[in-house]
Amino acid sequence: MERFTRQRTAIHAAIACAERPLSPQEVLETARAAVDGLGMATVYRNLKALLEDGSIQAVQLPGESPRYETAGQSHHHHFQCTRCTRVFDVHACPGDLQGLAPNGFTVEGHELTLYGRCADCTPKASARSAPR
Amino acid sequence: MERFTRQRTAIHAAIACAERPLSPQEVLETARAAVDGLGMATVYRNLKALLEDGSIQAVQLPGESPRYETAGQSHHHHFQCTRCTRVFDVHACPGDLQGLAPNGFTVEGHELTLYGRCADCTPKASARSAPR
DNA sequence: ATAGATGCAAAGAGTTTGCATAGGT
DNA sequence: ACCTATGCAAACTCTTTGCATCTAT
Repeated sequence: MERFTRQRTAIHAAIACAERPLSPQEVLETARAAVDGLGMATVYRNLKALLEDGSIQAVQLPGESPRYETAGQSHHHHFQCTRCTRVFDVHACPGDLQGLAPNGFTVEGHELTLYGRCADCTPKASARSAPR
Repeated sequence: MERFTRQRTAIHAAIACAERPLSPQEVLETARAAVDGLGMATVYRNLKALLEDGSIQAVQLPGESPRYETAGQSHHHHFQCTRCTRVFDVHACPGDLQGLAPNGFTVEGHELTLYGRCADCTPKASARSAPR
């Protein structure tokens, strides 16, 4: 990660500009708009480099392949809408969960995913076409 | 899912007897103790059948391939050891998390994964050979 | 000019599927 | 005997790696 290439710039920009975590495939599609002929291998190599670099971070949801978002955000969780499947950031946190672990176990961290209806997909919300 | 075969019995027993969720590979290894020559394809086919049957359920941890445990257990969460990577059940639960979601969002469920050291891998624990 | 970065294609890892055969019922 | 389930191997999907070429510095 020593040179600035059009590919690297486009890949980083794709993630930085998205308002939600993107899959490698989505990154490829978005970045290809800026760099024609961009290859998937380059996307993966840069995702890895940007991760190590600390510029982006992986969002791992249960049963989902990883998505990527810009790093530097404070500790947060995610909410996945059961209707539109979009993922949103949740900045609240239940806090220390050591008390939940079995005796003898040491809790160092946690991942929390909330499921339900986002504001757009909540039934009583004002009618609005379903986003994907 | 209409016949009782040695393979199906062994696969179901492996999951039922384990006190933690097992990966397909672990299921294969365990069930092979009972059925020599058991193939991975059979494990996958039976996992799928048992899932549809409702006998077992998938445990999806962030960034991990699925593991399986017997179904019908009450709501619970999981703990993954950062050293031995094994997964354990956590029967405690932080409870209602509606308060964490953004305004206008409706929480219907949640997934929680704790990370840390299991009893075997906690440093201060009485010396014990490291399990894998 | 030099060495890191890219693109393509091949290689891996994990899971699924096709097909002939074994084995429950 | 019939027909589902199995085992093997090939197919698939997603991700990583080898290698010749390109390009930022």
